[in-house]
Amino acid sequence: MSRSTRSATQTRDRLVAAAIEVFATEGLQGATTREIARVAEVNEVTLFRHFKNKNHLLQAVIERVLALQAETLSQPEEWTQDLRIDLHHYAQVYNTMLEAHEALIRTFIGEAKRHPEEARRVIQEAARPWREKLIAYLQQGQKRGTVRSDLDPVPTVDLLTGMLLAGMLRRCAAPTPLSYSRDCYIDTAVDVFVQGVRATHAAIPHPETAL
Amino acid sequence: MSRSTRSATQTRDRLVAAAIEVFATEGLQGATTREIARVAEVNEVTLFRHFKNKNHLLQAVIERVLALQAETLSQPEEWTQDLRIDLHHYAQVYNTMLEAHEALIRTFIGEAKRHPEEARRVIQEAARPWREKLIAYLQQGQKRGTVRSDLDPVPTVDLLTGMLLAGMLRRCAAPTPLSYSRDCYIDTAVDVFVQGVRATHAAIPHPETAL
DNA sequence: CCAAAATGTAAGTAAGTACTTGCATTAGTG
DNA sequence: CACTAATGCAAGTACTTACTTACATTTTGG
Repeated sequence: MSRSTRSATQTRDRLVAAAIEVFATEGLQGATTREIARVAEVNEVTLFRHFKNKNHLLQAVIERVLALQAETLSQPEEWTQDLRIDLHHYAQVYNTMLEAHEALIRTFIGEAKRHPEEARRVIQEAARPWREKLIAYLQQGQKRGTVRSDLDPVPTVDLLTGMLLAGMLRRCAAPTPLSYSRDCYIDTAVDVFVQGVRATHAAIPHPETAL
Repeated sequence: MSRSTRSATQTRDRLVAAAIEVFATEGLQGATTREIARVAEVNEVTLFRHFKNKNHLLQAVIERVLALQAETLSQPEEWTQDLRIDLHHYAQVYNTMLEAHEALIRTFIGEAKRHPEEARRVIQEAARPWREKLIAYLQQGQKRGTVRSDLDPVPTVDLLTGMLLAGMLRRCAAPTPLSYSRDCYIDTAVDVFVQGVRATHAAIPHPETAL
């Protein structure tokens, strides 16, 4: 670990990067150590010199993905306190992240029952900071009176991210393109969500809005 | 096809049913013909006598799934024309269907890039009639003035089903249960959606204050 | 009952899989 | 330069997979 460790960690990184790619495109089952080594442009034996077995490589992949996600999140949000503007901006950024990791997200959704812990970390844990930021924002909005106070912010936030996730899955799975564009979907999602959570101005005694 | 075809189709049906189960739990790649035959309680050779290869069996599985889905749909909807009641009922039924087919849906989401046509048929085509019913309902609501007319009903419907799909994926993947219940999520989804798509009171039976 | 259809059994093939072993070769460091 | 860690290369092991072949056995309908 003292001498020529540098090139060693380089090939290790190349292996992890290749594994991310192959796991994403071929699935956890379908990915072969041969293919991963080929993509990394190293010998297959080198793979096993760096990682005890395929599962250890998977663990390294997960660590790497979570680290990458943490970097992406490092940029601080600034809220304008305009529900529509803020949530639209948030939705755009979140959707970009979803599309960037589409293949990997698909893989872990499909393999969630066989690798529950890994799927949870990649999907849930990676999105958690975003989720908490948005939860805090909605709570703030409730205090300011701009967001309905009869809503639980936690499931409410999951509604918005859920719409975006499902939209991404629907779009990218369809060989025939949908009748509407991605931006149309996102705009509609934010539009409906904003009107859905916005406080009805003067606390209207609407018979149905009482939860 | 004349003589003892009856028992032949029986074992064929058993094979398809077993294949649905094994494909759902093990994935399309992970499912082995041995395991499928074992679950169907027939010899593996019998599987290959009925289906040329694993892919032909997969096609039969898809046909069967779509047929089952068509049956489920045969019950006609009756709308009360109360947005909240109708959509809540719809969401409950749709979510029940999602949870019933969770494993298979996961499998095809994960394998969508490797089997695009099959995934499209199972996920998209199976849900199409439901989708169209709901689109028609929203259009009807727009004509009656209860639903915002500035919304495109198509992406709007996909928002609702998307929230439900994502909710199911989130719930069932989590080893640690979420902080809210399934019913809470569905109620919140319908609640936000209804307020999000409802026409800002101009032509509503009760004289309400404007937004 | 009897012929044909359907299934079971045993064995095998060809290919792919994760993973190992032994040895030669490269490349960085002191 | 010399030492050594890192890698490449060739081959092999033990296992699994989809799928096949040949033959014995059971089931079924006329």
